[in-house]
Amino acid sequence: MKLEVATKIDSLDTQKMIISKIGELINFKNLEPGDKLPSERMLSEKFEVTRSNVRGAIQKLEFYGLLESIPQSGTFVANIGVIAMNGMIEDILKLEEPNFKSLVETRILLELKTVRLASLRRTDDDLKRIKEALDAYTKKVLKGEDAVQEDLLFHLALAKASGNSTLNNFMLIITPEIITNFEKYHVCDKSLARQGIEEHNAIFDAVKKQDPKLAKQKMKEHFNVLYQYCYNIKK
Amino acid sequence: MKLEVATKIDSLDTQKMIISKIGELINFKNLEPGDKLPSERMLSEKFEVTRSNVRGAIQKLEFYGLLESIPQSGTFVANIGVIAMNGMIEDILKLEEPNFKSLVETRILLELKTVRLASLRRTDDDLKRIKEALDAYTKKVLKGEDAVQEDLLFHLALAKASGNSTLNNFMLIITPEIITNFEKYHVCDKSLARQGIEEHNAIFDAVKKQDPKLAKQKMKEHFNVLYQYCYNIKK
DNA sequence: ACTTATAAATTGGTTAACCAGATTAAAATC
DNA sequence: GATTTTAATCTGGTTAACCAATTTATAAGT
Repeated sequence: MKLEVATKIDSLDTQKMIISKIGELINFKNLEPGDKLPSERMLSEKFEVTRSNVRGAIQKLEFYGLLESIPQSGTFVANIGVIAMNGMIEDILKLEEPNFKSLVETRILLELKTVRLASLRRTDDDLKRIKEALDAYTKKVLKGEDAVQEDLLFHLALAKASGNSTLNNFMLIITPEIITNFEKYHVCDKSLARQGIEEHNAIFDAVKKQDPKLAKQKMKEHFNVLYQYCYNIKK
Repeated sequence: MKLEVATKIDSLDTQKMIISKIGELINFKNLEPGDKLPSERMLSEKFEVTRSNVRGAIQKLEFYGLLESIPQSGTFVANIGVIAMNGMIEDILKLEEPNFKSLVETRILLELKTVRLASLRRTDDDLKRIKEALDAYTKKVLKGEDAVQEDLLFHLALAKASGNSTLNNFMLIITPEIITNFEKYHVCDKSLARQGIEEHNAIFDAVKKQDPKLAKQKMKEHFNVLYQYCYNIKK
């Protein structure tokens, strides 16, 4: 178990090293937007690493929109200048792992916005899906069972109804970590879940009525407990 | 050029198909959190695709926190139940590409929060970095040159100072797309840039004074033009 | 000299064989 | 019969050879 982690970290370190060197290369060779990077084979030789490692690093930079690989042609510098490239690579290398506090903090921010947008933009289809998620949650809680998953699915249904794909994507990214941390720290106990039903219903009604202000208000109240909790944990 | 795109889409479609089938498998076999998925080799045979494709699909589900691969051991279902798993896989498959409007909308939301947090949590080191970014921006604008990159780096410096790694990560994800779209739609012309100097200065002063309310207010004013623009574009 | 046709080299992507560690099954030992 | 040893198998990860499309270089044709 120890070794796996060690090798994974090793692999991450070499990836960071490669990303850093690619950054230097773009500087040194003064590669402008649209210019072609040296081939993966050359880079692997130059950096004395395997081509797989180079590909991994390029993929990461592709994810952050800094490079674009085109099959049988090459890897190209994205249409952002050298300065932004440098700054962003530096930031990416320094990026810390998300901790629970940052996750909850961000979730609350995202949800207050998504619920507002959802109440403005929801279609009848959206409303139907939200209702289904709400019913599933209510049913589970009334049976006295754990309903963390149904809880989050209700919130994801709202995110989808917001009509903002970026916000929706971000909600999807943080949700699993939220769930596991909730279960780890036992954030949601049964008594809170009963209260949750009423709060979810209030949110649903506001979205149904298409009242953004009320929806945001109800979401805020819903997060009240969580908010307190979030600002009391150490890390 | 046409073919590349076509093959990329094909590859994405098969990946979606695999993700969908993995979801069905988890349902059908009733795999609980922590259970082991069939091996990559078996899955590739069962789904009649290459192991690479299976690995790609698993990597995506790993990114969204639904699976975890452990070397020489297997791929395991994350510690979120079957219900959340189903809902999230469905959402991931339906996720649309981010459009400019959703990007700007999300950016404004994130920045109003990060600047508030930055003014509360910034260290002296953070302040120094923000100042450097501000100076670089000012210098470029006064020379009459394009300063979109320096502009965004100033904002990224604020995101870093927010002390919230999740928010910081999200800002990094959307920044390149923002830059390219800005240049595509010519959002920032020279006259706005001059005004931008004052606005950036006001934001910096508020962060320096550690005044979260003022910082948020100044950021809001800074986004005023962009805000109008964002809500006028079609898509 | 210029365009077209052809061939060689280069590219990112794919794949089948291989690797080291982990797991399981079988065998040996007491 | 229970415990330890050993061997065989299975795992995700890695790699070197291969692929098809592209790009560049060369040759041919006019």
